[in-house]
Amino acid sequence: MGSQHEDTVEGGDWQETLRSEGYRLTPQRQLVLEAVQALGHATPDDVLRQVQERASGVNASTVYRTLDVLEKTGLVSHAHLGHGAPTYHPTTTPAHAHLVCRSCSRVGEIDPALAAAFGAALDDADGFETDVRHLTVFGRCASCRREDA
Amino acid sequence: MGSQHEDTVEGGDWQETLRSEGYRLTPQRQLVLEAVQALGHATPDDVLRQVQERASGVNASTVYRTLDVLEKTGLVSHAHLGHGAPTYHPTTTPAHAHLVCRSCSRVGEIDPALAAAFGAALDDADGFETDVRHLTVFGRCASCRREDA
DNA sequence: TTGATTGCAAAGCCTTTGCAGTTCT
DNA sequence: AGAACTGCAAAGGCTTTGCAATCAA
Repeated sequence: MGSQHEDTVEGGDWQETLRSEGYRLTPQRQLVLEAVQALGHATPDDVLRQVQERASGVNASTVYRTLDVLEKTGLVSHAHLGHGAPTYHPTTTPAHAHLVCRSCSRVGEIDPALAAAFGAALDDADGFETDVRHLTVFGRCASCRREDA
Repeated sequence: MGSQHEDTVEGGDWQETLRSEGYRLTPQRQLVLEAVQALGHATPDDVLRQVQERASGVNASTVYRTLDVLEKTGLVSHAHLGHGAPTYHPTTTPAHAHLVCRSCSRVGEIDPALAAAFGAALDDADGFETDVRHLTVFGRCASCRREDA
């Protein structure tokens, strides 16, 4: 199981996590991480706006670069839930994959047990280690199927 | 099972497929479709270059618009195999999902039975109909896992 | 001190759009 | 003839990059 990092990361240790991988602690990094944790599902632009409310003048490039750093250190992950920008998620919550309905655009979460079983099957078949947090399944949800033509 | 269209489309019927949905037959559409079928896995830019070799002066916008039309009519599908442009695939081959290794960037195909089982499980659990052709799983392949630290 | 990090502005990649002219039916 | 389609050029969304100034360690 697992990826390069633990499945979930404990609350207060982000400072140590960054330091241990040779990154510096900056106010911007703290703000971006807190924004992702507060928002749950956030695009870089969402993060930027959230951060601007608390501190004026954090730059968009810094948000992009910081999200990369946070992802490399396993503090956040991202997935592609639609055509536009990716969404970033805190890794403090249990790993889950996403379900996106193309008709109504609603986003759901896949039962972690189901996703894990699929990952295990891929491991058995191909020796492949799946990044569950990044996994997004597109299709049609139950309610849209009901009201179809 | 299945999506809005048949799982695979028979070779010569693309003309009828387009016409029956109210689209016109144009030389550009034929060229683009043939390019996708010849290339197997092709970005819009790949298609553009392939088409330029056979006929000068097909425009990039036309390639984008045509790929949309071909996808709406079920003649091609697309998936996201990396950070850049999507790749388009003919639907004349059996539906399969993709596997992408983040370390070596190699792309593989998932055993259709495995993908189908996952889709069936999502249908059971959530009534969700999965678009298998669009499904891409990111992670680490067996050989990269072996040579890790 | 000094290398990592930031802000800023510019460039980049991929894609979409408006519109006039052309082509399929 | 008339609606659909194409080419062209411009604009658009999202992201990356180069560089000088700044800041954490």
